[in-house]
Amino acid sequence: MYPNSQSARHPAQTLSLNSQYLPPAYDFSGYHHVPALGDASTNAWNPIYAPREEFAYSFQASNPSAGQVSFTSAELSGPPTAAGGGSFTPYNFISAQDTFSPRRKPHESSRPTISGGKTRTKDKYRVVYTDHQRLELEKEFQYNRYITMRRKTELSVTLSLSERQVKIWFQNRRAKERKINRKKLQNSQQASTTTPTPPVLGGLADAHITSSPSSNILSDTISEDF
DNA sequence: TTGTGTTTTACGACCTCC
DNA sequence: GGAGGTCGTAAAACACAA
Repeated sequence: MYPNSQSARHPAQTLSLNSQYLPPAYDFSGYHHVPALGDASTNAWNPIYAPREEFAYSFQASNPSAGQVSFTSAELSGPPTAAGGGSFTPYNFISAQDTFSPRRKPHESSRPTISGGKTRTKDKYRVVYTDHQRLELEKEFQYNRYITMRRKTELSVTLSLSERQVKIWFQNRRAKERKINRKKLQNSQQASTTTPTPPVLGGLADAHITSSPSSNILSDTISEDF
C-alpha cells in the first residue's frame, strides 16, 4: 500500500529503527522444536533471501556449516540476572525444509465447521506452519517489524503462504511482542515498587512507554531490549 | 490419561491514512 | 473506499504437571 516507502504511517519506521534496531534475542520458545534430523546441514539459511545477509544485525549463525542457527531468548533464559540484561540462553533453532517433520504437524483432518455461529472461510480452522515457514517469517520480522508489500509477496511465494497469511502472521507477531513487552514492563514496575530504588525506571526503555495507542508501535519496538 | 495453561493461526470490529 | 493497523477473541495445537 505504500509503494514509495513503508514509512508513511508507522512512526517506528519513520525513525529509522530498522537501521538502528538490534533485534532482541528472539525466542522460538513456542515452537518447541525438536532437533531436525538428517539434512539440516543443507538448509541452514534459505539462500533465497540473499539480501538478508546485509542485515544490520546477525542472527548468530553459531554453526552455519551444521545448519544450526542460534537464536537467543530473553524469555527462555528467565529474568536477567543483572541489570545489564543478563545472559541469554541460546536456543539452537535448526531450520528445515518442508520435508522436515516437526513435532507439531499440520493436522490432516479438516474441521470444516465452527461451532458457535462463527464462520471460517477456510476448510480448516487453522493450519500449523512448518518450522521453516516460521523461521523465515521470524527472520523477516527481525529485519523489519512491518513487512513491505514487496517482501510480503516474496515471502508468500517462497513459503507457499498467501499474502494474507503473511500479513496476519506479522500482525500476530507484533501483538505477541507487545504482550511480552507489557509483561516485562509490569515486572519491572513491580520490582521498582518493591525495592527502594529511585523512581527512574531502568532496564527497559520505560521512557518510551506512553499510554497513547499511537505510540505503541514505537514504544514496543524500542523498549524491546533497551 | 487428563486437566489446565500457553502458544499459534485466523478472524471480526474498529480505526487511521491515502 | 480500500488496505493495513491494533485489539480482542475463538479454537486448534501443544506442553506439562498430577
